[in-house]
Amino acid sequence: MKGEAALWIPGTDHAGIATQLQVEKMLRREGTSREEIGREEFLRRTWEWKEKYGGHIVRQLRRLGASCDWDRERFTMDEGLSRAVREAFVTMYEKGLIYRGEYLINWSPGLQTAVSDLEVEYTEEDGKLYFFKYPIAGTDDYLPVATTRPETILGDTAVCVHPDDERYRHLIGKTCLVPMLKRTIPVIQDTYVDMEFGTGALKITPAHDPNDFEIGKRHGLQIINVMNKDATMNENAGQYAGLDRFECRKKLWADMEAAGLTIRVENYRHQVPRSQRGGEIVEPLVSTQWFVKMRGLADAGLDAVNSGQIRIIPERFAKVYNHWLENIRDWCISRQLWWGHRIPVWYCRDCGETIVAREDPTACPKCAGANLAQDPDVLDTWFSSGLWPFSTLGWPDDTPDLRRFYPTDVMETGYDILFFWVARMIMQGLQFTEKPPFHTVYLHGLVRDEHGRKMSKTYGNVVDPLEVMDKYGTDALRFTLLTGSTPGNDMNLSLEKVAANRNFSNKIWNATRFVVHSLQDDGIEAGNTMNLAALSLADNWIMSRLNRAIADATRLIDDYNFGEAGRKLYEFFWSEFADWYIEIAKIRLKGGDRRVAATTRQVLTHVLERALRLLHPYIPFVTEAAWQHLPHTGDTLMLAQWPQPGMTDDRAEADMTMLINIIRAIRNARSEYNVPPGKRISARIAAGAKTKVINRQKDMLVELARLDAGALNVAETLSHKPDNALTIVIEGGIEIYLPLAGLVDIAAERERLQTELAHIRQGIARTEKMLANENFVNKAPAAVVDRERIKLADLRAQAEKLEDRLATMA
RNA sequence: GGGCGAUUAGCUCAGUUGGUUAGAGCGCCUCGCUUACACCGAGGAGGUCACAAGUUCGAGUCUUGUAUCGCCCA
Repeated sequence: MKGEAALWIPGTDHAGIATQLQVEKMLRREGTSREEIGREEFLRRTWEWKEKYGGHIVRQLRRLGASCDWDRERFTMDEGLSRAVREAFVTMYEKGLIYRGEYLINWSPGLQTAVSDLEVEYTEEDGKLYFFKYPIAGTDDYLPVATTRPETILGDTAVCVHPDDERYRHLIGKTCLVPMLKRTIPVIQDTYVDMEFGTGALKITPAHDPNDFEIGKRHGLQIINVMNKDATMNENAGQYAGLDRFECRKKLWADMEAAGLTIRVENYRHQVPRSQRGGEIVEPLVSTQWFVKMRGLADAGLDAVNSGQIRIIPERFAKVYNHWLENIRDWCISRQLWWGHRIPVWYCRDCGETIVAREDPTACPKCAGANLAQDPDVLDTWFSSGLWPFSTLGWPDDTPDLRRFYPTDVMETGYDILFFWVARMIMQGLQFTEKPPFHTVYLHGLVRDEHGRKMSKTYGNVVDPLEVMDKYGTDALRFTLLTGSTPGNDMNLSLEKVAANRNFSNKIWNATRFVVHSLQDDGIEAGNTMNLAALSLADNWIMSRLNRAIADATRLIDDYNFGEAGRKLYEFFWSEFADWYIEIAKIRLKGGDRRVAATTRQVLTHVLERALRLLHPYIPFVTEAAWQHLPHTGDTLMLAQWPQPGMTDDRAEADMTMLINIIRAIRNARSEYNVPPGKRISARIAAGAKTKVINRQKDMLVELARLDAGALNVAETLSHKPDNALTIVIEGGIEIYLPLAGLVDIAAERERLQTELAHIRQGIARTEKMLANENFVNKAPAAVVDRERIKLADLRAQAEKLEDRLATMA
């Protein structure tokens, strides 16, 4: 709508772990397994599954009316994107940024794969702290130790105490015996140990704990892995080999108890690492994996944001981003899965050579043997998603798309994947294109249920957007999502709100119907220029309000305040255009003056057409359908130009506000006195300087306040003020008298006026106090002080009128 | 342990750089089928802006602290 080429490429990643889990589940139901059917068949089945279910997100996106370039839809496992992955891997390997090695990683026993630090979630859970004895070799002495995972005792390669700890100092350098296994290990000292925690002595299991791994490195300790990949114990666990980790824990503890090695067990609340996907407890395990060296990449990523090349909205997330990148560890990118990009590395079975290649090799470059085996693992899904901004545009080829659209502009996503995706896109973008992949990151919050709970299938509070759209319409859901939250904050999605916004769509539709019908007798052409001189007060008012709405909405959208902009437009459309302007237009259309009616039609059409354009990004379907019924140029609202704000008219706005106030005051009085809605009443208005303005708008007053046209009298002052009349004084000191024959109870009326007067006097006192304060008068901006002065004068005028009235009633 | 966010009407939430008497939707009360719309219209009730100090002529908005809830990181 602004005439800019905006490219939104839709697509999905292959969600390696999640997808493989689903397919394996399906296979299990069929009574088979991936091992049984083999890798090739498994991949065939997974592609099949992907074709069937993988389009769900894309279908939701289409249904929402997202303006994507659907011809360019991409999938991370597509040929082109796969080539990008391979290029990226090989390039990084050649630069020494990717390495393979045996390190402690997070192992997910259920999924049978390594996962990255980010894919581990820590939950606080009730557990136990086991206190036991580490016997000192050759003595009856022992070192008391506490652990939450007794089964790891079998892999201990040292016991560590703090060098300053008086209790254990004499034991440093001694040897102790691993319970049940009787393996000898040293007692070492390290200041890492927290003397206050547990017994103050720490068992060291380098193969099964990240901190112990570090200590082990420092002290050159042996690494003894006691666990298999399926979390059963291995041969290093001696008589416990073959047991599941938790069975082993039980049995070992029972055996130790029998051997008199246990002290006690305490309840203990601690952090348990769980797999983000499978949910089972993740085991730190030493294993050979591929890693990306992160320090340099992270520094470049930090610089891109801190130098302002990339702006993160809301700003506070920049801090989160910084903190993560500053403390980042190398990224474990290999996964022991089948569904994903196979690591482009081959090993020569003859000479042991490692071959990292863009094209599948047929022979070993070193020994020329053809006995090659490709690394069985695949890459972390995010490794390929991280390339998205440029891989989707054709990289590594130098394509026209890449030249035209890269770097991209805005990355919009949920804050929950700031690290997983955004940070990695930035780092990989800088690495491979030497440019930040976008200049702005806009982070939205998460959609929760109406009470703020995370949607979950097990809890049963998931709202399916397709169902919501079926029930309330796409426009209603879109408008709710857009206006229901502020950037970066979660939103609670309530169906009542969606229903309310469905009503808004309906309002737009019906307002359009009214305008379209009004054009029928005497149509107007698109592009007709308006006779500005013929505009009435209401015309000028709504035009001015429209221009203000255009300016506000444009400014807010430019500043990424989409919600606020949408709410402003809602307000304008409903409360100003529909509630007031259309109602006034009805009077003018019926008035019998053809020229007035023609102008009114033009203004109605002009304002509505602009409003539809403004609302189109929020409510695309209804606005488009409505727009097609109006006189327009161009084929589709989607391509109509975004409106430019014109002049505002402060005077028309002020006068119209006054008239609205008069009408409201009269309606209020009618309602308070239970005047039947159909009954026309007489009114006398003392309007001072505003007399002319009001007199010109008599028709409006008569119709909207249901007055008796013949008994409406507007004058600068009233020589004779009616007795037995209701008195209302509004802003500007305008007095309204409603002689409600037989309805006015003098005593009650006096009381009402007195209450009103007291209220106004309160306002006077407050304002006088403010203006008496020299600090306020001297320090506050002149405009603010002036406003108070005007207000005070106005309040005084109102008070005076009320006092006079009360005096005559005495 | 560190960091972030939230706390505003019965419910769900807005409130831009501090500036009149703090807003919306839903719900509630009273009226009303006035030929755009009952998915509506008119009118109304309803808030100590979590609490406490501070800065300021002026604080829902800025500072500090506290409480409760939630999230992220370790």
